Amino acid sequence: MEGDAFSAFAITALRLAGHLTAAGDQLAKPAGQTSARWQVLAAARRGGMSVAQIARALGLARQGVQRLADVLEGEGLIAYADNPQHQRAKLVRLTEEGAARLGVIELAQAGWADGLGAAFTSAELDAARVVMARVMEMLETGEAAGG
Amino acid sequence: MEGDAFSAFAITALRLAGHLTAAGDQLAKPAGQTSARWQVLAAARRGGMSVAQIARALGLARQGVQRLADVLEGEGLIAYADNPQHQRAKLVRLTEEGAARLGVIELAQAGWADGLGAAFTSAELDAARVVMARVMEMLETGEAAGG
DNA sequence: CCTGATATGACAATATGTTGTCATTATGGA
DNA sequence: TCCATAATGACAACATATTGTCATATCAGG
Repeated sequence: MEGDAFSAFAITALRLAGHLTAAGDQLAKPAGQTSARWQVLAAARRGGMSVAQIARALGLARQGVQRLADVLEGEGLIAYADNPQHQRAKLVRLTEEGAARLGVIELAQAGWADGLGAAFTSAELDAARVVMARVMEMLETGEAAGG
Repeated sequence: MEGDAFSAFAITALRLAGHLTAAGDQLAKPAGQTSARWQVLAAARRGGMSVAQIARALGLARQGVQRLADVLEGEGLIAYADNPQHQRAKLVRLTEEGAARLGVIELAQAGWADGLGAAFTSAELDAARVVMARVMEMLETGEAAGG
């Protein structure tokens, strides 16, 4: 039955995420960062987004990203710029120091992803990713929410 | 390149896990529980395992599971039983109240998984799960750890 | 029995993330 | 303009999970 297959899929996905977060922390460690900070730094590099917009892009709670962004701002890795469109919602941009740290992380990440990805075909990875994305979309739209 | 496919795969997996945890919290909410407590309750039902063994089975840090287990024990949902093989490592078992709560959760979970699983074939879900499991195995054995 | 390595639970510090609440700022309609 | 609604940041409380440290218990080898 698909329900059982789905349950097994979900359990595996949760465990995998734990491993990936740990791996990301290791990749970010040489730059004095973590997986979560890395995500915010990457969003800051894109630029033109407020904290709330970054939170939505990352699929996280606004307040959690705000706390991280405040820490990164305190460390000088990102900066808040005035937003002509909104007085309160400052735009997040990467500082030079932040860009340097992000560069270190992404260099390590590229090698890491190449090493792990070499054990798979792009088709395998893409197929798995598409299934995960479809599940996510269903969860976002609230399907089967009532159980 | 597979590295890029792998990076996209990893990012999607992390976001999916956030959604799955949130969905699990909703499923466990009527029983006054959360995703994490649910996992410990399910492990307790299997029986014959200490806290440290449960932590290894779930792929979590021993100390985190210990804290959860202590809370569940305080609420009377699990109980610590003497372990003839080890004086300190008590065995975790489910109480009647714990079993009742777990039953409520799993009833809701079964319907939820069936509803979501219906949009996929078992083959799709299994293929995605196998890729995730292979990635996990590589991460556990430390391949490409050095980046 | 003794010793060193390992396993376990206790405790603390920290990181991440959620929910809730509040005041302020935009936004859109009457 | 006025007002209701939504968006945003600030702040707090809580849940989850990791790392580190410590004392004790277990185990393997001599």
